[in-house]
Amino acid sequence: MTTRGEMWQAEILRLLRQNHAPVKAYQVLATLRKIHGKLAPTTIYRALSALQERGRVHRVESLNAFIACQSRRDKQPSILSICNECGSVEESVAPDLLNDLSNVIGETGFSPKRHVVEVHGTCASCNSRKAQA
Amino acid sequence: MTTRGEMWQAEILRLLRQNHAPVKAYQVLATLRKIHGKLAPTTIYRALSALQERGRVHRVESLNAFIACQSRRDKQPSILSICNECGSVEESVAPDLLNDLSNVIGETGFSPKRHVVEVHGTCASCNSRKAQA
DNA sequence: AGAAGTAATGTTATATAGTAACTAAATCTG
DNA sequence: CAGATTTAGTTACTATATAACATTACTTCT
Ligand SMILES: [Zn+2]
Ligand SMILES: [Zn+2]
Ligand SMILES: [Zn+2]
Ligand SMILES: [Zn+2]
Repeated sequence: MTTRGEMWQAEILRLLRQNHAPVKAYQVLATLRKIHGKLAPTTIYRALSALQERGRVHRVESLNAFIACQSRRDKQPSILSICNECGSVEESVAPDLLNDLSNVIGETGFSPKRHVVEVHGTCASCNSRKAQA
Repeated sequence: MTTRGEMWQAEILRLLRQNHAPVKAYQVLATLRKIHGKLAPTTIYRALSALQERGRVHRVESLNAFIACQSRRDKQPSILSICNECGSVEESVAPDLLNDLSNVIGETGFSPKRHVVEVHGTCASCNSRKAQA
């Protein structure tokens, strides 16, 4: 039952899951080209869009990059913590917080549809590593 | 006492303030080229970076675009509400919320340095316009 | 003031990111 | 199967951003 393009999706998802850091579209492209030869950006972007719609992959807006969804529950809007030192990204789910957020900006009559919450900083392991030195 | 580049900054800031919607770097470039002739992207990007450091301009990460800061207090981290219909952007300040956010992701030992909070949806005026129809 | 050093700006070229428009193939419908 | 429709491949292009180097303007010291 796998339609044609789902193979790209599966392969890209596997690739993203191997990295804990976000991967750029053109990195994906380069990797897949090594295996499959000629391949157009369009193919990658289409697969990435489909993966996003299915909630398997998130786009990291502040990095123009992509990461595999780490949460179990699909399509749950998520919060990304991005380490500036090692590049790792952690995904957290905090419905209450996003709710508060919706309320705050809803005060002026704005109806939220999509939340982008990304926090840059230093992750726990980089923090402790730096505490050593 | 105005160094050369500060003129670009002033001019770009004026331009951004005329638009309530975010402006792309290359739109800025095109506009300034009409007035000043030949001009390189670098010039625009350098001025935009300086403006961001000074807290006069925010980059809208999810749009690759820029907007003049609408808040009085400089450098206050801000929340952007972006209307999908009309493109307008509203800036809100909610220190408590960002504090909560820091706490949530801080639970795992992450130290936040920079917050990106952008909400896409429909603004009040677009909502009421659509309620008519 | 003049020379030498430093920092800011200008210039050229290129890297990186993303999409439009069209073609070809597969799948569906009757 | 014929024809319509959706899906994927291909080509070419547009948009976004930065690197590397050249030039100019400021600073500092003599
Ligand atoms: Zn997720
Ligand atoms: Zn880290
Ligand atoms: Zn602001
Ligand atoms: Zn609107």
